[in-house]
Amino acid sequence: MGTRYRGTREEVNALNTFIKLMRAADSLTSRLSPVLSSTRLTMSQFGALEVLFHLGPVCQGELGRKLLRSGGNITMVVDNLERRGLVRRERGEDRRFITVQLTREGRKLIQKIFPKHLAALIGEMRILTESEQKTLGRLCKKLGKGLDGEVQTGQTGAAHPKGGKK
Amino acid sequence: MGTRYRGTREEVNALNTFIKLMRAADSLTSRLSPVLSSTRLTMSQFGALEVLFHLGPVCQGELGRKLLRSGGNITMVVDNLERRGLVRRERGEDRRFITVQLTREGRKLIQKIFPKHLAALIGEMRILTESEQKTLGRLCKKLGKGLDGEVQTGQTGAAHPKGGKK
DNA sequence: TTTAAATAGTTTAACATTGAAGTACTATTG
DNA sequence: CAATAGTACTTCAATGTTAAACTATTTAAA
Repeated sequence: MGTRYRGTREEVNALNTFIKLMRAADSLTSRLSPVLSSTRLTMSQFGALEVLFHLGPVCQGELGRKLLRSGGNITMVVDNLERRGLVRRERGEDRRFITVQLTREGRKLIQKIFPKHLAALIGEMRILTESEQKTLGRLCKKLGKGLDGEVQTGQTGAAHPKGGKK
Repeated sequence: MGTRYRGTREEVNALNTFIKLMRAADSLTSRLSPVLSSTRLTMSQFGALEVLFHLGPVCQGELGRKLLRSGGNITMVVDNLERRGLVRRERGEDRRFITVQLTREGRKLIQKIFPKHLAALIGEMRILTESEQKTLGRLCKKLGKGLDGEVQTGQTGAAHPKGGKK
């Protein structure tokens, strides 16, 4: 395992650690997705429902900040959720804002799915002891710094960068 | 930090660890992408060039296995790289296979970019000591198991799941 | 050998993503 | 109050992604 790259010890360490981190995130997400697929929810949609479920109604901008996604992306994800009748858009007093909230159906769905998702997650995490989990979390947090320092609720789904064009 | 979710200690631990892992992968990728963007390379394209650079010519299927991506996806990424003249497709003796290889231009580009990418990566990783990096790598590897057990070369770019439809 | 099964790539439909440009509304300020 | 700046969301173009259906080619079987 590890990189085949020949370089200084520091280079090899960085490369190996990075690859393993990415693979872990990747493979974990893959193994977690079947639970969601069964309800035709994508990770992004699940993440949005999760935020709305745990935080209550929020405007799209806030949703984007919680999920670390661009405004354009949120528009699309909310579009798709709205089309399925899982969330509702509502203009705020300040008519620039649009509050997104769960519909009864949306709430019912996330209430049904979240426990399953959590159970699957725990199943995966059990590979590590509690102490190892804490260590992993601490190291990841250090590495993930440089962020706005949010990270507080749910959002166990969604959270992947990409790299549009240019 | 952590989740606001109220549950058993095991649930909260799993949730927190998972979120931090995802955020770390996410934010690290974001901070690494500027180096690539400067050459108009996406993470996926960079990952493909990296594999070709370190392993030499391989068929598309192999590329997909190295990058953990679907065949359809590889077709598109290689299309885009070919369109820019960075790689070349060549039918094998068994005419079902298509060997992909770097063009002179592609090789020149990856040779120029890889060191910069590596330098940026090291810069990020320096937040952790060598020992911490090894620990992180070990824990991630445990969590990322269940895979085909490949993981050997380059591919410091690309490696994100998604969630197509259904 | 004709047929069936397996393998490698491509295509397509749907959704995700970003960044940039555009629209609507609010707040500032001269 | 009118011009300007700022904020929130939408639209657009380009790329990424997957799963499923399809094409071409090779291999195995009858």
